[in-house]
Amino acid sequence: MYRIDFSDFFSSAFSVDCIIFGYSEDKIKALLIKRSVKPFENYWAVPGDLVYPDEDLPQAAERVLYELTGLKNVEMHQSETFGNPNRHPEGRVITISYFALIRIEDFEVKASSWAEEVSCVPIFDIPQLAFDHNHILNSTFDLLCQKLQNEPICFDLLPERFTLNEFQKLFEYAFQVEMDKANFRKKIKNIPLIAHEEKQKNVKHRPAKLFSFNKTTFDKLIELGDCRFRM
Amino acid sequence: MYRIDFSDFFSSAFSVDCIIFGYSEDKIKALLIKRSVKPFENYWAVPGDLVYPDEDLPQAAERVLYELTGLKNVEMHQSETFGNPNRHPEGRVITISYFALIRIEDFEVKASSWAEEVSCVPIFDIPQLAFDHNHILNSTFDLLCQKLQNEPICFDLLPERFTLNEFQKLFEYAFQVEMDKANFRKKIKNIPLIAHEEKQKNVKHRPAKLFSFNKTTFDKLIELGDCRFRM
DNA sequence: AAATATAATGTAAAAAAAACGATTATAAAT
DNA sequence: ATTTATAATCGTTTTTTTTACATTATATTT
Repeated sequence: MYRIDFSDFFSSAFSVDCIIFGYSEDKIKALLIKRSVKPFENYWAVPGDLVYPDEDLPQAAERVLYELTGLKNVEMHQSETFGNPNRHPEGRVITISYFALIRIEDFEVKASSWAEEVSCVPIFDIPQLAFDHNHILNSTFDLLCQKLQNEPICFDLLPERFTLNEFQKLFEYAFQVEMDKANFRKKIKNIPLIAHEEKQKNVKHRPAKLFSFNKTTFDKLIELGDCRFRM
Repeated sequence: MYRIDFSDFFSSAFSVDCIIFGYSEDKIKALLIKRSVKPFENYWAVPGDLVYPDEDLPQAAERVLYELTGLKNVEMHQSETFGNPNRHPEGRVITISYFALIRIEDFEVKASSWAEEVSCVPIFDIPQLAFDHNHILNSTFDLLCQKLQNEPICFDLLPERFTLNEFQKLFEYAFQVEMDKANFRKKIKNIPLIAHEEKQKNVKHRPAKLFSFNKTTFDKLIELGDCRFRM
């Protein structure tokens, strides 16, 4: 992939920033890259770059993410747009942020282009980032929490087969609360899950049953208006 | 206000579009303007225009709204960003949509600049609009409905003093459902309202009591975590 | 004074959510 | 075989929320 000079984008430009959320070790994490270029050289940042003049925005987000991290085929959702005239030290850049939810262990990320390093950092342990990326990331995490409550997107973060405990811990971490196990299970009993024979492995106690989300059935219920996702 | 040539904005440009929602006659309405310029001359559209090179986005939204409709001092909230390379027939224009909620009777709107006419149209009776404005408006109305369920923004649409019936009818219209009066009042009993001595006027039956939203108390309750707005 | 129209409140049953405690099951480690 | 750690489930009580329907109150109009 060829690099393009900043001045090619006239005096103002668009960029996209990609917030990639994952869930592992009972924590929600965001993917960060370490910048090897100015400005903010050696700062951690959210992957992002300029949009080509006739590229659609979601495509741009996917391309930029791929170029910097090797991540491919992730569905991007629009988050917020940040347009403060001073947000970028070298000119006016309006950035449209996108976010994606990935199953962290299904992907292999490798830093490339001007990303020197890639890392997934727990959302409550984010260091100081380049540009206004702390602000962008925080806003987008708020949006994620909103959506976790009203849409079944938690299953995009959980492994395809998950235990009910992993499920519960995801919400406990996102909202920083503790939940009662028995009551949690009562609460989710309307969400259609497929129970598998397969069990959790490599644990030194009784292994938990594995479940997966039955999207087909869920969509049918929604269609009929018989159900509404609320956590 | 001076007009600016399209070419001043290089080959790509930002615009803002302003969705103004109001509530009157038990209906949620959106403010539309009639275009007196090409493209889409004589089409109804949402007020919107290009952003100046070093203007902040919310400011741009306020300015554009004022120039076209005379509306001033309304708080703008960001909605979605639309960036399809073909959405504007004359070049690449990425548009950031903003919305505002107004008390319709508190404002006087008057068409100016290239807006030939201004009108508030019930959200379920919107005609075909210029550009992708039907799409923008529909998405933003969806966002409004989302927010109506999770934030106390209904009070920005209702008159400062409102009857409980007006309150109820707002939700009935937004979600196109009928609600039981007694049950509605139970549901809202945790929302801090100020009951006034003043009563509804000019009705040929028992006049209803007037209420207003007690934002101060509400904010305190939220701060303490004692309450959560949900409709 | 009666009719009307809607305001405002009440009651009771049903369903859902929350708080707790207790029991049984099953894998690995000892 | 016993211990351990957690899974999975059950049950009970209390509280809260939801739902459906009924009653009383108060202004204006006739």
